[in-house]
Amino acid sequence: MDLTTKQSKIFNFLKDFILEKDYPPSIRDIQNHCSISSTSVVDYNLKKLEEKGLIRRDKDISRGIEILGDNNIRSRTVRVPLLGKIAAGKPINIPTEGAIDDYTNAIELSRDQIGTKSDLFALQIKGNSMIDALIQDGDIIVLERTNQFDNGDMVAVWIDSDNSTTFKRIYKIDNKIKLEPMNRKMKPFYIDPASFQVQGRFVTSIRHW
Amino acid sequence: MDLTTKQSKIFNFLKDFILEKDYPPSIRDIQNHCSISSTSVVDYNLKKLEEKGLIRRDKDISRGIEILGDNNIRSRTVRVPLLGKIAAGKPINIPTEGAIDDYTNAIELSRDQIGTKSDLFALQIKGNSMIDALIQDGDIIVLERTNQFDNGDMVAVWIDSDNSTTFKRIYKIDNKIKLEPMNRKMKPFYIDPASFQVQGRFVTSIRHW
DNA sequence: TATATATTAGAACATATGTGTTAATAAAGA
DNA sequence: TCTTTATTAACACATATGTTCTAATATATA
Repeated sequence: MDLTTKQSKIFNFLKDFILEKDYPPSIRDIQNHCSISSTSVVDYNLKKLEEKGLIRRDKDISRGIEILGDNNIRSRTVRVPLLGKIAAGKPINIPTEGAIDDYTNAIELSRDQIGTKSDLFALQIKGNSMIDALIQDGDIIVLERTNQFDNGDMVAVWIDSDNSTTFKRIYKIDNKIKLEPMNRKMKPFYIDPASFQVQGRFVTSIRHW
Repeated sequence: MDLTTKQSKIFNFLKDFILEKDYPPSIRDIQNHCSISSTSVVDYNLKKLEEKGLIRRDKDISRGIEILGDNNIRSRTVRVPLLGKIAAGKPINIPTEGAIDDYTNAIELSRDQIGTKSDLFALQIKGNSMIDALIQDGDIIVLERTNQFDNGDMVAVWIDSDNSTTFKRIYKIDNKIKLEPMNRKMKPFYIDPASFQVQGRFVTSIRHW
């Protein structure tokens, strides 16, 4: 369900126009700025964009165009609490959701980068212990608070026996759990499925300039 | 400079309407929902709201009302044109600044991530040829358009003899320029300072979820 | 009170704007 | 190739919508 050149041109213009003016363009605005020959062509392509779920139109209402979904102009960024630094081996302390107040450090991410995920938190990496995951000193990783995981996910895991949380790549193999450090110098190890708890799953990483 | 009952009623309705519909109300929308007797009364009070600096109106434009003030949401993000994909060896085609229109694909980044830098563009990486720079397939790199560089910077360089642009790590050594691929399997090479041009400098990379 | 100013009311007008119709052209399949 | 579907083009039409004008009424001010 791809967009044609014309459609993405229109869609981008919609976003830009709304961003600048704070109200949507008329069909003739679109026509002129996107160099389209006829209003009916604009109408035609707007219908396509609506079919594809990118916009919503209100019939007979001038400028009655709304951009849907994550592209929503009015929620372009999400504040993600930056819970601290983590270093190799050092345990991570992940506060429960309620314990994060509005005054903790936070980074602000574009919705472009996190999709529809919610309940995120971030950690800054100290050292190069995750170099094999292409994460280096100073990078920030963003995690989604969840206890679900798929094989190969990078997750923050609470390990009962250690009484702490670390950041590992996780695999379920038969009825054992394999935890693999993201540094080939360190060996993977196996734990019992009953003795751990996933606290968060890797979403994205951010390299600082 | 207080608001009359009617004016604050209108102003609140404006905010509610826009929040719900994502486009501003028409004068008759305001008239009906605020139980106002005439469109001219709405117009009159909108003029007052404009005088008081709460809204901005665009003459002759339907629903051309913008609420002023804490719209700094807008400055929290920056749209960066996504100029295409680049693969190992393949030359990059970087349009001149003016040639990038507002409707090309774009990603949206938080100002947090790019600081005060301006004139940015982005490229999506195809393949793992930059693995040594911790950049993998699918990652997006953001470049700042400039022809300055410091030793060790990752830059997009135009090379006269190749008649193309590639992405390399750059060093000025004595009076030669060393260009180093970000993949240890490929060898660095040296060129004459007069035969190249830096087109952009690496700012940050974005890993897709 | 008298006068000026602010606000409301109703209506008409001009135009900004969404929609529909028909035909031409381009693109995709068979 | 022929046939079907998708897209473009130009135009006309209906109406959604901002604007303006005049008069009436309310509110403030001297």
